[in-house]
Amino acid sequence: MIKENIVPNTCEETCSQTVIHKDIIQKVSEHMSDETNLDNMAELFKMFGDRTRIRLLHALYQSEMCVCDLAYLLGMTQSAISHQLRLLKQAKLVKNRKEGKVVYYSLADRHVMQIFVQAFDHVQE
Amino acid sequence: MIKENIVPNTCEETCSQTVIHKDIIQKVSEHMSDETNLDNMAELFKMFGDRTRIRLLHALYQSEMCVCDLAYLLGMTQSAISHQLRLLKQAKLVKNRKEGKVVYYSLADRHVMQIFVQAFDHVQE
DNA sequence: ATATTATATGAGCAAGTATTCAAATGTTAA
DNA sequence: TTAACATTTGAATACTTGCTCATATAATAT
Repeated sequence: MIKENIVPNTCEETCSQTVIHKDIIQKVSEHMSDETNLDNMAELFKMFGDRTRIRLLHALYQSEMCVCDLAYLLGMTQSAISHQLRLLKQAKLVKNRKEGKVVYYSLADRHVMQIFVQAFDHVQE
Repeated sequence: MIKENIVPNTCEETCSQTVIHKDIIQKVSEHMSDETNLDNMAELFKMFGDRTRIRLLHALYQSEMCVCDLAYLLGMTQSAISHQLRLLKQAKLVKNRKEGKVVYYSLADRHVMQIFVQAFDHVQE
């Protein structure tokens, strides 16, 4: 169905890149939504794209937990966990509350976990 | 609602980590699903967690395209695009077909794009 | 055959990042 | 006050990764 677009049209002068399908590029360019949205998405996915962080999110999906319990559960140092929790908090994926010496972390937004659950379904296909 | 679990229970001998909430850890451990699923999810999200790759996926969501058109559209070298398309193909997110010298890439799986769309909604909130 | 073109690929580099280690902060207990 | 403890933080290190550059491959055209 894209057959009729194959009309070689080589070498735009404005760009070192050869362009074959001017019409498709034109059409797709129009639909290229705000690049900052895509950048924000990349940042969001970057947070999910790490073994330690995804295990943290998965654990917190079950229950609010404090730092040292998370460290024990994941078999990692408390420092490493704390660093990652900081990143997750900056990304607004988790929130925390303090009770005495202990800091409890929980998911900031159930809505975000829909993405998690959907991806979970996918990798199980 | 988790108040009654705060029963300090310090220093498991088996681990250098202090454990405060044994019962929560026990409960969460049971629900810690297969770690390989989480690893696969991290790998999947890693593919989405890059500006170039997410722009490629977004472009291919509009239309099948060849390498040089994608390079032109994103304003990047053909080599850089080709490297990233290889990663996306390894992750089974895109597929390609060859027609003469030209290689056309397209999304491998519409289902995966649900994750994309959901994240897109989220960053727009 | 030779040249041109579209794409792929390997090596190298620069930038980013996850973890460790040591030290700092803040809270509770003695 | 001092000691113990949960957590945070900064610097250093090891590892990963995205891009460039040069070259290789494969198809077409001359």
